[in-house]
Amino acid sequence: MTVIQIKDIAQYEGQEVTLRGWVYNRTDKGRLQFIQFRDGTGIAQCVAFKKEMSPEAFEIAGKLTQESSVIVTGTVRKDERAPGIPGGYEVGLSKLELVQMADEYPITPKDHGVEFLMDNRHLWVRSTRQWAILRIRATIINAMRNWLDDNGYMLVDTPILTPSAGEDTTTLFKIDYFGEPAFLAQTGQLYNEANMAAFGKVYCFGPTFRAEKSKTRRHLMEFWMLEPEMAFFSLEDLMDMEEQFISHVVQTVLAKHRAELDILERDTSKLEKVVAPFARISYDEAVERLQKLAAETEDPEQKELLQMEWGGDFGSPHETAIAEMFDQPVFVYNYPRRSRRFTCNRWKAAPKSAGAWTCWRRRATGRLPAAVSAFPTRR
RNA sequence: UCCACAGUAGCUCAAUGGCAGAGCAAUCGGCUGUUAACCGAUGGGUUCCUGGUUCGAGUCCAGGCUGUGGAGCCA
Repeated sequence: MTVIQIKDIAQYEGQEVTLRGWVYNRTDKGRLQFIQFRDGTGIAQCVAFKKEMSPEAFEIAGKLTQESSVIVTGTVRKDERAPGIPGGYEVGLSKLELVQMADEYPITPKDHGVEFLMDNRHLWVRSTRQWAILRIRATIINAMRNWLDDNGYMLVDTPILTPSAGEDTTTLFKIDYFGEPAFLAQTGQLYNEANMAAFGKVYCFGPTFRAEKSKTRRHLMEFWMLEPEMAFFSLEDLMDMEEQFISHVVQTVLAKHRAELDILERDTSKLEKVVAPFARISYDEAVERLQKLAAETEDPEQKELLQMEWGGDFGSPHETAIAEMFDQPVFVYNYPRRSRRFTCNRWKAAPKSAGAWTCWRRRATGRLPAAVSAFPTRR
């Protein structure tokens, strides 16, 4: 008895194998049962035919509910009709051992609302879409760390319990530290500015917290943030580094996760264009482009949203509009100093610049998405 | 914090102010190639909460709660 993983099913054509997993869906055809079976690595169709099994095992096969756990044994055969991930192969069952019959599993292979799904998050992670998202998330984290480790950056973890704010712009989560106030970290920046002077190029990657009841797709109270800090880096060095880094992450995901991106129905042609160098425009040019766009826009509501004076900061509609002007991510650099409230080094090549930059890309409607926990905190 | 929309069966949603409904899920029956199978049957309700208008409220009004989308703040 060879226990295999579904992702490797093609290697076992003609062989008898054992699969251990859960029933994803089942189609009852009387003397024939099609069981969509998942084991965490993929989904394979198992076919139970009455004449090829013991009467007891076939009776169980006909009663399996969604997400019941089962150990099955059968012969792998190639069949174009077989759905699954990877698909194209199915298992003709000879044995079936029930581990646990699932009772009243709430999530069906149909549409559900987000509220309901979040209430059942512990089960939602079993569905294909969440499966794909979390697998890609793991690769993104791996690729980010690999690139930094391979390019001379050293990981230094920074504290999660901190005595004060790192950036004074956002609200901190206050906690009781043996009678003294302490806060959940909102950034590792201050610690790694110190570590940077010891090691040259460092980064931290961990959970950060913002006690804001904000309500946009760019805000979360708890998220994982990667923060590199580098000594003697110019603004151009920063943009060079960031575009190399992002390109590596995106291209790694494309190379490893075609099946998952397919499940997510993602247009990969957009991701394929995420290759350094990215577009770069100055703050001045961004403002000019927005003013031109606002002048040409017919829709009065959109026209109002796109209004932009030099010296102001960009709002969500501005970010989206600029990002949509380019096929690739775009840097906006040389912000006016007065538009940035947090600490930025003055950039000598542009006296009025704060040396700040942001990188925006299409689709995510704004800044690059941060990594999120598998069980995101909601307000 | 502001604006808009929503809350009805386990889920997704219907229902001119006039008998509370469908599909899926569950249970039972049928079928050897299903792809969210199909066909037949059965069970399933504090219509978010409180109050009001009305002969009569899921539906109209007031307040509240919860959620979704957008804005602001911000990363």
